[in-house]
Amino acid sequence: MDVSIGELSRQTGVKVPTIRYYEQVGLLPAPVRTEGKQRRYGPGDIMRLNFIKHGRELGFEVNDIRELLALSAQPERPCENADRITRRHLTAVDQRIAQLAALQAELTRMLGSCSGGCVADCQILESLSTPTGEKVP
Amino acid sequence: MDVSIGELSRQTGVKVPTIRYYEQVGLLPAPVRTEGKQRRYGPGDIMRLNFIKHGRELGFEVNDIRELLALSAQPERPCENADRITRRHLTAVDQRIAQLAALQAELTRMLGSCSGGCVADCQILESLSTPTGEKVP
DNA sequence: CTACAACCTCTAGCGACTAGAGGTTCAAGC
DNA sequence: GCTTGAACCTCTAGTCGCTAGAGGTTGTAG
Repeated sequence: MDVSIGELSRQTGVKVPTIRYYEQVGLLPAPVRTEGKQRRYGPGDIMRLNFIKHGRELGFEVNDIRELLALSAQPERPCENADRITRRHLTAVDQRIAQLAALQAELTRMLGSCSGGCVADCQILESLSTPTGEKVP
Repeated sequence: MDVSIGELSRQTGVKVPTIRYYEQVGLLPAPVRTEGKQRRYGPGDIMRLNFIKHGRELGFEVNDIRELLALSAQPERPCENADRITRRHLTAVDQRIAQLAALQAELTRMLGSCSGGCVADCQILESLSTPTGEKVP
């Protein structure tokens, strides 16, 4: 029934030190221990860790995931908060994509304008010397 | 001719602590100092810092910028290395955009499928419980 | 000559892990 | 029952690119 941290790692694809880190920051509850102080996890922990993992894959911050976990523990309450968190995250993703697309365009332009000569004529290094872009946060 | 660190900050838009940080990590050379040990910068430093700033705006890592700076100091050499660094960076940007677009799609789908009921029925939290996505590095 | 903004160095913190040292425990084979 | 060694434990420190703060010194305007 109970599994070791290594087995939990295998079943979820989350690395052992990362699992311990999640416990440390309060995403995972402190599990029961053997007499020799080794961690033993049950099915609930596996589900919770899968939830966390998927949240991270979707780019949610640990704080968001903490909140989403708290929400899903209260099935009777309305889910508007989950919606709000997700919407906020999506907005951040949209903005990041727009920013990166701008970078992509400028980098492509720079590469296209470099004729492959010597450094003195290089348009790439020339471009870098003349600041015009936008901030990458 | 020589300016203080605050003036350099104003002229380039790079914050004072960031300028000191760039000196510490070797992007900027240690400048001359007044008798009272305050930094004084010349025109060359302003150009160099502009180069660094624009590189960062384009998302280059500090190590890449260090290399690009070294290259631009050797005008006689061919610029293939600058080309290579830029191409590699562009590839990373492309990949990041693709990843974020996938996240964008899934987040949008999740938001669309949430009917706004209570947590027990919430498709957002449901989606999070069933891992399928890809890793965000 | 005084006031005070701007400068100085040094240390620590952010987020989300990752790496390593140095020591202990579990489980399988004999 | 005993040995081996993989897996576990805690703790500290490092990653990246800054940013914030403490506590002290210098430059310059009035």
